[in-house]
Amino acid sequence: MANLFQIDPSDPTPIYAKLERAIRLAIASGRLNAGDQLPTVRQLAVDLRINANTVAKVYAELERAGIVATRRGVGTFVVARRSQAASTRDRERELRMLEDRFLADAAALGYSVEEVLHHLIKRRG
Amino acid sequence: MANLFQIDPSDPTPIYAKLERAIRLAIASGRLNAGDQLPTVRQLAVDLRINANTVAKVYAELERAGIVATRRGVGTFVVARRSQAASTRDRERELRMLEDRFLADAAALGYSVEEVLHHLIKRRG
DNA sequence: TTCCTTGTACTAATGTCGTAGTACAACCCC
DNA sequence: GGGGTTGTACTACGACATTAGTACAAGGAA
Repeated sequence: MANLFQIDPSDPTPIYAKLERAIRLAIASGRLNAGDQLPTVRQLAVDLRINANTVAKVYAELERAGIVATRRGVGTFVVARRSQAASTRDRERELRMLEDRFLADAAALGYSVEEVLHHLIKRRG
Repeated sequence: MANLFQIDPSDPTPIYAKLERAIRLAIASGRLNAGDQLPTVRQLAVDLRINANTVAKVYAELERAGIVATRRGVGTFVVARRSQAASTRDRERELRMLEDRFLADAAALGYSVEEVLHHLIKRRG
């Protein structure tokens, strides 16, 4: 279960941010599905060698965002993807902006669009 | 000149880490070459709206790493070749981090990884 | 020599992060 | 009801990041 999420200790990003991102990606990539239970706060803290409060902070934030649902005494579960409140056009526009920035940043690293796509596809498989 | 480096305020990574990365990658990508002068500590601080000490910290670290050479009263100059500033592995890792952030942000909009890939492919042909 | 520019050094303050430890409420099972 | 598990809340602390402000040393130009 600990292999679901990894955080790179050499990455200077704050731990809570890395963990939140890892959990979001696990869900978006299908490794975690609606109804799946996340590791307990205490277990994940042990697995990742971090403090339980740090895990709890992330779980709380993900619950606030509607990504998970938590129940005391039971655990924390991935919720079904709800239909988004924002309209499809808004979301599509936002996605496009994200794409633009991503592709620009990758270009600044010297990667062409084709290289980026190839890298993403390879990574997903 | 300020367009040489950008740091994304929404990225939770510490500022000094983001700036160091940006400078290293600017060199690795060829946007900065050996002999080029970096912006002054004060100028870059103004451009990026951060404190000059934070810039100075990065410049000091880059000098310790042998990437730049600094002279008081004169300025800070690139001395490294592209491969010294950032290896291919560094660039790949950076791309992966960009991907992580991009995919997590898209997930926050409700898009799965598959959906994002399809959107990108369709968009770019 | 003087003046300006540049990097460096330093102090103090504030906020953020991560932690350890503890306790309690909610839940489940016997 | 009792025991175990789970998430939440809280305090206190140290480390770190960032800042503002200041001063000085080194360098260059006039």
